[in-house]
Amino acid sequence: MNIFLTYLDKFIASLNTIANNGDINLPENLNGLIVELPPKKLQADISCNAPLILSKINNKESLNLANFLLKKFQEDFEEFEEIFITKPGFLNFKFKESFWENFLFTAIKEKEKFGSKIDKKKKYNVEFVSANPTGPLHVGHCRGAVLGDTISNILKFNGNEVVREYYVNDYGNQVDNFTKSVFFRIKEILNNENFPENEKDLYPGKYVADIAKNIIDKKKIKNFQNLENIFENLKKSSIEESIALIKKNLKLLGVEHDLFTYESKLVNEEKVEKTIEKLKKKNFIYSGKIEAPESKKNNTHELREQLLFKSTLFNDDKDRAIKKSDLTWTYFSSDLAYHDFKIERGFDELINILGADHAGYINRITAGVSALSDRKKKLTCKVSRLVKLIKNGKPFKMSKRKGDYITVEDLINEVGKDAARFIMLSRNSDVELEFDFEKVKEKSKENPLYYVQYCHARICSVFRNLNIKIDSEIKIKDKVFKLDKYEREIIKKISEWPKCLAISQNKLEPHRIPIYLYELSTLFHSYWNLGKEDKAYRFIIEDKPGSAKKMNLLKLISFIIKSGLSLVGVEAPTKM
RNA sequence: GCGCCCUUAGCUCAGUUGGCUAGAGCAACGGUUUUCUAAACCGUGGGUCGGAGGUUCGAAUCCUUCAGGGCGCGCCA
Repeated sequence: MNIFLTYLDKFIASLNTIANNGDINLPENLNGLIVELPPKKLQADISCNAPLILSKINNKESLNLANFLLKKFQEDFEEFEEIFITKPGFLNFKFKESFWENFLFTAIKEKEKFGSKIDKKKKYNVEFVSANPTGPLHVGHCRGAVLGDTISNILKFNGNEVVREYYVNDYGNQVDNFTKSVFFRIKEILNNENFPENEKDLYPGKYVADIAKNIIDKKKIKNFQNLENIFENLKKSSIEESIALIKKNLKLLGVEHDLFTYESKLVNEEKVEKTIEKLKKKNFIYSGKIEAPESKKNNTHELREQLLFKSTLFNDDKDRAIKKSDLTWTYFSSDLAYHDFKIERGFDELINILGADHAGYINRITAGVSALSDRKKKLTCKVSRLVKLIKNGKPFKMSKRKGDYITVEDLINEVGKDAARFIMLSRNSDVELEFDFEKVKEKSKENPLYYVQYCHARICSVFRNLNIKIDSEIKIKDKVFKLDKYEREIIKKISEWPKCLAISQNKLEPHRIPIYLYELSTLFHSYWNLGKEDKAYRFIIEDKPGSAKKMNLLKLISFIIKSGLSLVGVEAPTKM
């Protein structure tokens, strides 16, 4: 139950009634109307800006209008203990205790499901990671991986259908170079031939030798004399090994995709031709020339006629090449085919999680989706910005030279899955993230993950001591339901949880969840410590549970933390 | 040269569709433990929201412009 949305609807209904009686005028739409949390100092639960929005069209001072609406709302609603006006013309509402009592007991029935909204179920495709199958994942891939995974979790939590997809770029130069690299490592192992370290475009990493060894051991290929003869087979095996490695890495992060789609498959099935043909029919393909970028100093650019896609019609800054000079497809054209394949599968929403270095690609591929779907489907791209690694207080630069390359495996071994995920997700993905190994490993308040988990563990300890199962019904009846200022603050915070989840989904911003959980935990820890000063604030009084109000508040907090952490992909320990 | 993103307290950052006196944590200083988990709590100080204009009843948020930082930019994927 999102009280902000509920009361937005209720106020709109009320305003409509008032308008129908001819007492006020309403504009065409009430888009600017909001119901939100008032500033802390105000001692109110929700506030509404109706008088400010409506003052112009009614030609009235907003404070006058506020006075008028205040009286109307007092007549229309009985759940408010108090309604008052603040400065330019806000209406502030304070709920009666009975409202919160009802809220608490309704919410508790939903358990971990509290906060999910299932209004319009949609079918989502979330494509993420999609790293080239040329080696294991490194730290840079992590952020996108946990971002995509968590966005998918949130969408599912809210009742949507989600397919998590990985696009394997197993076609083109890079996998060919990778295959060559594997070949040289095989020769190195079998014949003691040196790996050509200085040859450009090869993959020198140690893992390539491991892959080479696996391929030799599996004996699918018998004779490694001539690369040309075995190239296709070797490529297939090399990619298989890479993907196995990547899947293993993803598992360490707690990420599992539903579907791996291979670029080579689309190429082999002539899906690319078909897609380009489709675009030709729609008149989005033409033969033309594109300029090189200004900055390129060496003027080796050959201005030549080639097949282009009119992405400029859809907000891109230049048209994009469809075929290379050797007449094979560009990466972009097979990606168009891939997205056409997504469109054909009938998703309502397409989401791509891209790394920072691919941000420049967004316009052309969203243009492609618009063109292919006649603007009916929208592709939303979310960029995960760089992770700035800090080790021993200093920035740690990764380079592709072997040695100073941190893989997912290294990361998980060092800080663990939970800490890695929680910290990676605790910042807006639009912003560079500082990832300090020492801080992430710390087991104290310095580390927000432990702070939140500790909150859950503390609540569990209360129920453990009482010998009550945390999800069983509490059978106490309070004589009076009365919230003090601490409890009121907590329940208000709880009422923000559905809103937090809704925004996280709408804006694809999961970082709001760790931040919310941290804030909720802060309130809880303060509340807990009150019991040190004043025994009335204990949850266990003479071996018996305190009031139903208190016990249910605890339960609800623990449910939220548990479900919030599970969305983020992190354990909620019952004991620490 | 062009595009995208960022600039909020000493540091790391919150702050949906503009809203009321801009919020946390860390660091600094001072306190709390025979008591349900101190991996915790309480208190104190700290800000022209990068600069300048503009739109608005109202701007950290929108527009223009300048400065600083990051990431990209031909048929690599």
